[in-house]
Parts: sequence; C-alpha cells; structure tokens
Amino acid sequence: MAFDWKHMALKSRKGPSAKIRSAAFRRVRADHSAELAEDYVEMIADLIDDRGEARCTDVAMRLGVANATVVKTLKRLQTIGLVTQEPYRAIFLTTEGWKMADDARRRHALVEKFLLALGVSQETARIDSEGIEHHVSVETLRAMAKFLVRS
Amino acid sequence: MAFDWKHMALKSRKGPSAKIRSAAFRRVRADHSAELAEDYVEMIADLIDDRGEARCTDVAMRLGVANATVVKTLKRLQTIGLVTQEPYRAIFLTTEGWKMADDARRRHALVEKFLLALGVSQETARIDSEGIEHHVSVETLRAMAKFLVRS
DNA sequence: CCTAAAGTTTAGCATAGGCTAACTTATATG
DNA sequence: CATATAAGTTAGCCTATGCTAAACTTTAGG
Repeated sequence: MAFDWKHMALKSRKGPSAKIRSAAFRRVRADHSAELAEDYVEMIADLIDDRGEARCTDVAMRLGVANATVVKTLKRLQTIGLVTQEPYRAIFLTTEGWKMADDARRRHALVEKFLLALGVSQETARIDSEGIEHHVSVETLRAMAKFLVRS
Repeated sequence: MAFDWKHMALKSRKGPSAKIRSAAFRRVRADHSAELAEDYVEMIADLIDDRGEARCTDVAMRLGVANATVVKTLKRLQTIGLVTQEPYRAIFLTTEGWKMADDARRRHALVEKFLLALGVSQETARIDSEGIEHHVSVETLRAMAKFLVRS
C-alpha cells in the first residue's frame, strides 16, 4: 500500500510475458464464437440420428432458447456453410457440419467418460462436460484418454 | 442482473428430459456472463498483489483487448459492485470483488495443477485451465483435489 | 513550471445472441 | 377438403463485448 510507484520506472512495467499471456484469453474468446456453432451442430446431428430429422422447435427446446433465436442462429450457420435448410422445412448438415458434429460428439463423450472415471456423479458429468468440451485441447484430450485406459 | 441458473442447474436431480437437459446449456450461457467478470477481477487482484495497483492499460494488455473495451467493462463491474474506480485513477476491488477473485484464483490454480498431474505440458495446462476454470462445478473440483492427493 | 508522452475516457460503430409479438405456412383431423 | 393448430419466420428491441479515433488528464523531465 505504501509503496512509492511514482518513482518506479514505468517502462519496465510491461513484461514480455504480457503478450504471451493474453494469448490464452484470445483463445477463450475465439472458442466462444465456435462454441455455439458446435452446440447447434452436435444437437442437430443427434436429432437426425435419434428421430430422422431436426426441427427448429426441438433444437430450441433442448437448448432452452426461443424459436426465433434458433432461426437467427441457423442463418449464421448457413452462411458459414455448416447447415442447409429450405424455409419451413427440416434442418440438414453439410459435409463440413457433419465433420464438426462428429468431432464435437467424440470430444464430448470422452470428457464425460473422463469425469465419471474421476468419480463425479452422472448428473455433474453431464453438465460439466457440456461446459468443458469446448475448451479442451488435443493434448489434454489425449491425457484424458490415457487416464481412462489405465484406470 | 442475470438469473442464477448456475444454482438451478446444480440442484436438478431428475432424469435427462429435454427440459432438464436444456438446463446444462442455460448453465453454460449463465457462466459466460460471469466468466468475463471473473477474468477481470482475478487479473486485477493479481496486478494489485504483483505491483501494488491495477491500471487499465495493464488489464487491457494482459487480456489482449483494447483499452476502451476495458473501460467499458469496468463500468459494468462497477454497477454490479465488484470494483471501484475514480476517473483517471487505479482500479480497486470491493469486498465482493476480492471474494470472487480469491475464489477464481483457487479454482484456477487447482485446475491447472490437476492438468499438470494428468500429464499435460505446462503451456497447455496454462491455456486450458483458463478456459476450463469457469465451467467446473464444486463436485468436479473436489474430485480433482482428491486425484491430486492420491497421485 | 511547462510541455510532450503516456494513460484514460468518450463517442460512435459492428456483431452476436437473447427476447416477444405478429405474421405466414404446413399439416392433421373432423 | 377445410380449417384449426402447430411450426416456422420476420420485425424490432435489448445487452454484452469488441473495435478505432479523437478528446481529455496526469505525470515525467527538461
């Protein structure tokens, strides 16, 4: 508190680590834009597999958002080439979309299994894996897989 | 501000129906609003401990965002009672702010240590823990702590 | 003690994601 | 086969988070 900052050399305050450190936060922010897309695509894939087609309403209900929100987001997903849809019709995934969905599902399943193996409840594993799956690097995924094998 | 979906989600113990399932996504969305606040507060706490005071520029640099963005976000954090600041002066944490910061740091440190114990590199542990720390429930944190003890 | 550099704030813009209400289209049933 | 209801869409609003450029305040140093 009583430190005299006025007489410190201000130029030396910016360490070279600041730039490096900020990369982690940039990564998290970048993840966020991809996150929603992954959730949608993963859910659409599940719906198609489960019941033959994915409808707006089902996606809205499962995500817990309004119908109009889904419609708006699907437009964005269409422009970036992940889904296709005719007005008033069901939703389909592009090849790109299927690739992302399968990837997300694999990751999701692995994280959930890992949490269960760690000893948390089914309920918590389900909820936490939903939040965590988007932030796990390939290296960490591999470490989780290894843990599953030897446990 | 935002409704406390975090708590809601943690309390639900019923089967994975669509309605319940959507709680996980609500929880993730609720986390997102808190996430930024936690990152700011945690970083401000670190800056105060490291060098006696937290300035806009340092926060901006470490987070990798523009100065103006920090100023705007700090206004929000002020209105929700986490920080205080006089114009053109350093940033301070309220009691509430310190509580959140300490909590975030504890969680962050635990997740990072856990990842290291799992066998990932220092670099990956640092980056992944940044993304994961906000999505880990108390139950999972306890499981991670237990793992650290017996490993 | 004055001035230039460094730091902070304001203004104005963009995008993403959320909502409700009102409208349009598809479909299921009497 | 006509129409009520379910499903999808549009319009318009809000908040959060980012940005740049310009204006303003503090402070270091001559």
